[in-house]
Amino acid sequence: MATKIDPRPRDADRTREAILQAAQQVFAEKGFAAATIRDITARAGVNQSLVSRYFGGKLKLFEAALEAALDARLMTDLPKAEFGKLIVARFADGDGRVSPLPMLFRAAADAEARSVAQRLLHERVLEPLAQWIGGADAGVRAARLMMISLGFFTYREQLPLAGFAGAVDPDLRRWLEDEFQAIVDNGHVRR
Amino acid sequence: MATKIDPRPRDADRTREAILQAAQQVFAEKGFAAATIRDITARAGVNQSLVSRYFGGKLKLFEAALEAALDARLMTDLPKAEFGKLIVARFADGDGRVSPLPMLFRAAADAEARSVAQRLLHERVLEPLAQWIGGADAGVRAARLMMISLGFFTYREQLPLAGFAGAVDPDLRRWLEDEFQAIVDNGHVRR
DNA sequence: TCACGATGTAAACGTACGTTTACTTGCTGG
DNA sequence: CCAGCAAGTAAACGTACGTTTACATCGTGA
Repeated sequence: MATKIDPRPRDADRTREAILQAAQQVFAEKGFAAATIRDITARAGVNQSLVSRYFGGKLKLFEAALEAALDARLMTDLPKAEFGKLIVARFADGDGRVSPLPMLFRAAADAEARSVAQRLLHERVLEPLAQWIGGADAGVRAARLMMISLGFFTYREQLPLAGFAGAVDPDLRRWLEDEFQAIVDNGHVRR
Repeated sequence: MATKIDPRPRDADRTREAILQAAQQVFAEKGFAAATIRDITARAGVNQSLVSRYFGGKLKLFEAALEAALDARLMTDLPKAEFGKLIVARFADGDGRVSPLPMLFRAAADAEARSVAQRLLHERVLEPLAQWIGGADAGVRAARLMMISLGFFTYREQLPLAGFAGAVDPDLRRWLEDEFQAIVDNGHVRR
C-alpha cells in the first residue's frame, strides 16, 4: 500500500482555526444552546474533546467565535455617501462572509451567552459605530441603525415569512436604504 | 388535626389554565429550548406529567401558549390617529399583559418552535395588521411595522445595553413614534 | 536515536431533559 | 354505599449533552 499522506498534519493552530470557523457557522445557524460541540467538531473534522482543551469549554468557544466574526468590520468600512444602498446590499444579498448578527441575537436565548453577546455588541459594534457616525446624537443614531438591522435580520432569517425568505420586496428595500442613509447623513429621512 | 382545606380542588380546567399561564411567562423569559417543563409545572404548582397529558408535549404547549398570548390583540386595537404614541407606550412601558413578542422571537432558536412561531405570526399578527392598515402597499407597511417592533424588542429586552435597559431615550422614542405613526398614516415619515 | 511533550482519539461519566408508566387519591352516579 | 373513572402524583426510562479521563500517536531537541 502506498504511503498515506495525511492531508491534515498535526497542527494545533490549524485545528484551533478549523474549530473556530465551524463554530461560527454552527452558532450562526442554530444559536448557542442548540449548537452542540459534537456538531461543531464533526464539521471541523476533529475530536470533540479539543474544544475543552483549546478553548476551555463551549461558552469560551462562543466568545472566541463571536469575537472573530466581529473582527471583520461590519458597517464602518462603507463610504457614507452610499451607505444605504451598500449596507442593505450586504445584509440582503450577503457578501460571502459569515455575518455576526445572527450569532449575536440567536445567542440571546441562553443567559450566559447573552451577557457575552451584550458586551461584545457594545464594545465592538455600537461604540465604533457611534464614533464613525459622529455628532451629538451619534448614540441615538447608532441605536436606530442597530434596531433596524436587528429587526431586519430577525424578520428575514429568524421568522422568515412566505414571500420574504427570498428577495426583499423592492419597496421595503427602498425604505431600508433610505432609513440607513438618513441615519448616517443627518438623522432625518430625505424623501 | 383540623381538616385540611385544599385550596386547589381537583379541577382539570383550572389546572390546564395554570399551566398555560405559567408557560407564557417562562417561554417569554427563557425561550422555547431553555424553558423546561419542570420549571413551568413547578410555577403552576402541578405535576410535570400533566403537560403531556393535557397538551400532548412541550411543543404543543408552546403552540397553545403562544396562541393564547396572541389572542389579545396586539396592535390593531389602537386608534390610528395616535397610533405612534400609544404603541410605543405599550411597548416601552408595558401594559400589564405578557407580550407575545418575546415569545415569538425567543422561540426562533429552536427549529420546531420557529416554524410554529412563523405560522402564528403570519396568521395572527401580520395578516390582521395588513388588513387593518389597508391600502395597496399594506403588506410592505405591515412588514416595516413588524421589523421595527422586532428590532426594538431585540435591542431592548434581548440585548439590553447600558443606558437602554431602563427608560427609552427621548430622541429615540420620538423617532419610534414618528415611524410607527407614518406607517399607519401613509407610509411616509412626516417631519 | 529516543525519551518526552504536544497532539489527537475513543470511551466513559455525570447531569438534565421530555416523556412514559404505575400508582394513589378524590369525586360522583346509580 | 361503592364501583369506576377522572385527576394528580412519584418514580423511572431513554436520550443527548458538555466535560473529563485514559490512552494512542506523532514530531523533535538533546
